[in-house]
Amino acid sequence: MSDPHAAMPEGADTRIEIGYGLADVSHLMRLAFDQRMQNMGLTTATWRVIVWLSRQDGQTQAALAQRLEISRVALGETIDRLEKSGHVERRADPTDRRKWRVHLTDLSRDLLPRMFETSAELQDAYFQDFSEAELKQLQSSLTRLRARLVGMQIETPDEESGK
Amino acid sequence: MSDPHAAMPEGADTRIEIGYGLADVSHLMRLAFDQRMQNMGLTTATWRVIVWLSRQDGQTQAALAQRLEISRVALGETIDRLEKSGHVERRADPTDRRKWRVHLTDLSRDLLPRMFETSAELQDAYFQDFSEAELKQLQSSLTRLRARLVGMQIETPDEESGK
DNA sequence: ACTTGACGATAAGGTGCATTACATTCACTG
DNA sequence: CAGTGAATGTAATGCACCTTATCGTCAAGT
Repeated sequence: MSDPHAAMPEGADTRIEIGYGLADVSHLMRLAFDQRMQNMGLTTATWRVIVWLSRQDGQTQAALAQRLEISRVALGETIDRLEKSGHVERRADPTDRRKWRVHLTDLSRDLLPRMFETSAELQDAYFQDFSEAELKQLQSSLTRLRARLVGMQIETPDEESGK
Repeated sequence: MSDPHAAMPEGADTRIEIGYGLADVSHLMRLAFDQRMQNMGLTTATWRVIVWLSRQDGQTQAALAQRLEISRVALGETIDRLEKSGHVERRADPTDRRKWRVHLTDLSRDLLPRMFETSAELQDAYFQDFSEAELKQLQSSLTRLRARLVGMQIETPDEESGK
């Protein structure tokens, strides 16, 4: 029992190695992009907000949190920092006093072109020796995996049926 | 203008979608495992430490931090919590008074079988409709991507030549 | 109008990570 | 053996994220 060679913890068959590979690759990709965004004063959390706002400005915090798949609390803190650094501003919703509408400032708008360029450059570098067929195949595998994972998700823990 | 369908930000060509897919899939996988580890009182950070220690008990904090690719500080904090919860214990190194050797307790050892079972079950579920060829192909793509990413890494920023 | 419940956001407290700065201790060199 | 530099771990601080608990506000139903 227990192979002495393993570089990965435990009986690493192909599937488990894929799990590690996935985590590793996506971590490295995020790291590479983050290092470049750092020069613009942005972090993972903040550039993600800016990118979504660039597609639809003036979203509410709740809507943004849902799109980014983080909690409203976490998003609220991120908006705090973005507001302090002058990248976004909160404006009251005229018809619902509970809501804040989040808007990009010119400071952020000026960053967008560089952000997209950087992204494109990195993607080019990553996949430069991948054939079109291989890319399609990879994308297809990921799509299927995602579909299965979403289907497997543990339902919001019991949610108090009665109550 | 601007496609109304887009679920992903910006002119998502295949390569960019792969980037998102990778991040998404690995995030969902980690989430699924974490939800199950939660019942044993473990988090991402803590179960990762336990898994590594299960392969080699009594490592130093610096060595563990390096394997886990996190900072020594972050690992130190995680060990603090693991020690408080009784999952590991620190023992002084007899020959080097700077070092702490980190050891699993019986509490952790008893958890290991369940951890590995859970992992195997999840992997089975994820890949149940993937052919062997498809798995190999996916693994190969990931391996190539990783190699390229590692090669592209920004060298530790300038490292203060003089000083 | 008046409750009731859902919704938007914040507060408080905890985990996980990073960087910078330090104190110890070790190991090497003159 | 002193002197320097590297290695090990901790302290302090900040960012990012989570859950739980509240507060204010809106929307319905009675």
